[in-house]
Amino acid sequence: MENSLVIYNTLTRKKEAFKAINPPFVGMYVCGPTVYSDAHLGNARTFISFDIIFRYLTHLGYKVRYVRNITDAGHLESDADVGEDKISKKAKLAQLEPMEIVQKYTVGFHEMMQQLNALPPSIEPTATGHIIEQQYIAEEIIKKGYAYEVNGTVYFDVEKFAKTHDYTALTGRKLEDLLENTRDLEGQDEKKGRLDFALWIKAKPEHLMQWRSQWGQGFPGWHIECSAMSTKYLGEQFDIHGGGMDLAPTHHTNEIAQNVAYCGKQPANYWMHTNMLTVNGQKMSKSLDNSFLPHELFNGEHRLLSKGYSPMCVRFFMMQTHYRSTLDFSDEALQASEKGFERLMESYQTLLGLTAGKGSADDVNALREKCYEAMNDDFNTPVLISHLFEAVRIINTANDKKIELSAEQLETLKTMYQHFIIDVMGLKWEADNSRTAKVLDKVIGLVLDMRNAAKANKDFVSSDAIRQKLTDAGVQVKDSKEGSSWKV
RNA sequence: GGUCCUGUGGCCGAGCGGCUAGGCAGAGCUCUGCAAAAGCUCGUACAGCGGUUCGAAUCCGCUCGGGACCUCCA
Repeated sequence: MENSLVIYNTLTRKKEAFKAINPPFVGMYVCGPTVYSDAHLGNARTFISFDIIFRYLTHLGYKVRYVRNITDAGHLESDADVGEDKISKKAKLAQLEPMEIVQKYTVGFHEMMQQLNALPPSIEPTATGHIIEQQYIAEEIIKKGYAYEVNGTVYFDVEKFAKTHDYTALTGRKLEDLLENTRDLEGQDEKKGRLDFALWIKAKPEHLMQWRSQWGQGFPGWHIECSAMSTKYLGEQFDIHGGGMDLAPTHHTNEIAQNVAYCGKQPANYWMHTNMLTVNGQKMSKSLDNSFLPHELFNGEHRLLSKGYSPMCVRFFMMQTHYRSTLDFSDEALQASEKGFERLMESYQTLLGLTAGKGSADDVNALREKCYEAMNDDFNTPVLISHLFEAVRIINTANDKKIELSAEQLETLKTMYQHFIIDVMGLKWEADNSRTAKVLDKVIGLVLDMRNAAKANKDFVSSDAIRQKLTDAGVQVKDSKEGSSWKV
C-alpha cells in the first residue's frame, strides 16, 4: 500500500497524494450510463478509464469497492423541465414497457464492456431499485430546509444553499454568472430560483414510470439517485467519485449540494473527471449524430472507417492518450495504434519463448520502476506504454541474439508484462480458438513445409511464388534460422 | 455573450523551467537467396509576437486558431 500515487482532483484543480480514508479499503463511485439507447464509444472511454483506475488500485493492493450505477429512471430531457424522463419517452415511442428498454440497453452495455475487457464493478445498482432511498434523502433535505415542495414536485433551493455553502466548488464558477446565464424555460414558474433543480417530480397520469410518495405520484430527479446509492453502498464519505467531464458542472455540482445538505459532508475526497472523446474535433455525442456504436467500430461498418478494429486494439488506442486529455478518433490514428498494439503483444509471445543467458546491460528493474512511476502519476498510461516499448526493443534484440538476458531479467520482464499489460491495462490475447482456425494452422503449416522443401532445393521461384500467394491471401510469412512462421 | 480548457515534428500523442518520451508513417543501414520481421541511424517539433529568467514547449501578457460547459449527454 505504500506508494506515491497522486491523483488529479477536480475539487482542488491539482494533483494530490492519494490517501485512502480507511486503507486498505477504497470506495469508488462512478456515474454509469443512462440506458435509453445504445452505448457509444464515448461512454466506453470513460468506463475504460475508470476500469484502469480500478485495476491499478487493486494491483497496488487496495480492496476497492467499485460502485457504478445504471440510470434507468429519472433522467430528465432537461434539468429545468418537469416533463418526461428519457426512459419513459423512449418507451412510448417504441411501444414498449420502460423496463424492456432498460433491459435491452443494459444488456447491450454489458456486452460492450465485456468485449472491451472491462471488469464488472463490485456493485451495479439501479435507480429504480432505490426509489425509497431517494425519497428518504429528498425528505431529509426538506427537513434541513434546503428543499421545498410545490404541487407534488420537490425542488432543491440552490440560492439558499449557496448562502452558506460553496455551491460551485467543483467548477469554480461564479454563482452570479450561473444565474445570469440560465435561460428561461417552461416549467420554471413553480421554482423559487432559476437554478433550483428537482429531487422528486410529479408524474402526469399518462407517465409510464411513477411511484407513490408522500408528495403524490411521481418519479425521482436525476441527481438524487447518485447521492442515494453512493451513500448507501459507500457511506457518507468515500474516496473517489468519478464520471465524464460533462457531468461536473451540473450533475456532480448538484450531487454534492444534495449530499452536503443531507448530511453536512462532501461525499468524496477525490473527484476525477475523464475528458471527452471527439470525432473530427467534435465531441462524440448522441445528439450530434457522430457516434460510433461498438459493433460498427469492431466490424468497420461506418462511413468514417476503412476497416474494423478489434476491441483490444480500441482499448490500447484509448490508453495511448491520458484520461484527462481529449481523444480524437480517426481511422488513421486507429491504424497506427493497431500496428503498435500488435508489436507489443507479439513481443510478449517472443518474451515467453526466450531462454536465459548471460545477462545484458539493460536495467530492467529500473524500467519496471518507471512503469510504476508513470501509473503513480495520475494513471499516466501513455507514458507507461512508452516504457513498455523500451521493453519491446530489449526483448526483440535478445530474440535477434544480439544480447542475452539473464534468468532474473527475463523474470522481471515477464512479471512486468503480466502486471502492466494484462492486469493493469487489461489487454488480452485475441486468440482464435475456433475449429477453422485450428484447421487453418495445420493447412498453412503444410504449405510452409512444401515451400521449405523448395527452398532447400534452391527452387526459389517456387518458394517465392508460394509466399506471394500466401501474402495475397493475407498471410504474412517470416523466415528465420529456426524455420518459418506466419501470421494473418 | 459568460466561464474554462487547449494549439507539440507528415499523423497520433507525452511533457508542465535546464536532461532524446513513445507509437505510426518516411529515408538509409544490418541480417537474409530475395522478401517479411527485427535491430540501428536520421528528420531536429513545440501557433505568432512580446516579457520574466543565467536558461522556456514548459511561467506571464497580447494576437490568431480549436474545443468544452452555460440545455440532455460519459
